[in-house]
Amino acid sequence: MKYEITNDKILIKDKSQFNATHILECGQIFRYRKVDDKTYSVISEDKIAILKQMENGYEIITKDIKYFVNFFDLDNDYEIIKNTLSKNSETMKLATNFGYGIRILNQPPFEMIISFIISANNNIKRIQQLVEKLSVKCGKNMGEYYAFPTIDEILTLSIEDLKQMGMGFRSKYIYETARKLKNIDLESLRSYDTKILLEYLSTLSGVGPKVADCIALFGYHDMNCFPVDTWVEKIYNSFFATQKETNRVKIRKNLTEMFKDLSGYAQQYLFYYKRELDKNNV
DNA sequence: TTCCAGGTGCATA
DNA sequence: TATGCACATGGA
Repeated sequence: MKYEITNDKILIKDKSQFNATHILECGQIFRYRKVDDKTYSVISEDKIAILKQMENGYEIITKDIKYFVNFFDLDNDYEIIKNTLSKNSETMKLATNFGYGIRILNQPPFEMIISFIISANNNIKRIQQLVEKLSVKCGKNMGEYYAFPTIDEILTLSIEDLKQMGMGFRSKYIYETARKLKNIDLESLRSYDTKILLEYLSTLSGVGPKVADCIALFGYHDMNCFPVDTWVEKIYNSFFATQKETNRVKIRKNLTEMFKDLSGYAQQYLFYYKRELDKNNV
């Protein structure tokens, strides 16, 4: 996708490949805020970007240009991806048209691990609140916002602290996983292939097949992953199944066979499409 | 009041 | 290998 860089801004003039609402509200990120009709703020680790909708595109205002170019996956061409996916199924064609400006973000693995442990059996609004609470509780105060906590900062919390914040039964998982990751270089996992990566992630407390898929997809940009949650199960049974299927292992197998190394993209278009449809009670 | 939310861990057969 | 249940919390 074409974009221009100035001192403190990234200029995007391609509306079909970048839509802040679709990118941020499709469920892949929890730390963002709608400032007004045309403005969002986005926090990742200790960095912030302001997204402003302009007449013919977007401005991304930030001190960390290079970080957010990678974060928003700007060097990737989503037209090719959408076209390829659309050839696969009529539902995908509708979903990619609906969520046209979605991009899969490159987010920090540790932030994804903790955030998606919190996501288990939880709803998106509450996940956002809990991630924010965790950041305020022990993340670095950056002035106008709080950074997502580092491993060491989370290690200062007890299980009891986490319970008091409302983490519920996930408190123990967060506690145990932070301890296990203390001496692990999460960046070194980037060279792993999908199967090995998912196997390793699944050894973490509170990380099962679905959360491992989310971490691999959003934290390691591994597009072979297809997280199957309650929404994907719904859309699979609405549009892809010949008979009702509740086995998520089988659903994942069928969908990854259909979408192959574009599975991660497909999942996000479908997830957003189904959730918005249901929101509008269609 | 009951059901549900981007599920996981554990016991049981 | 597969199934069933408990697990915190809050909104609808």
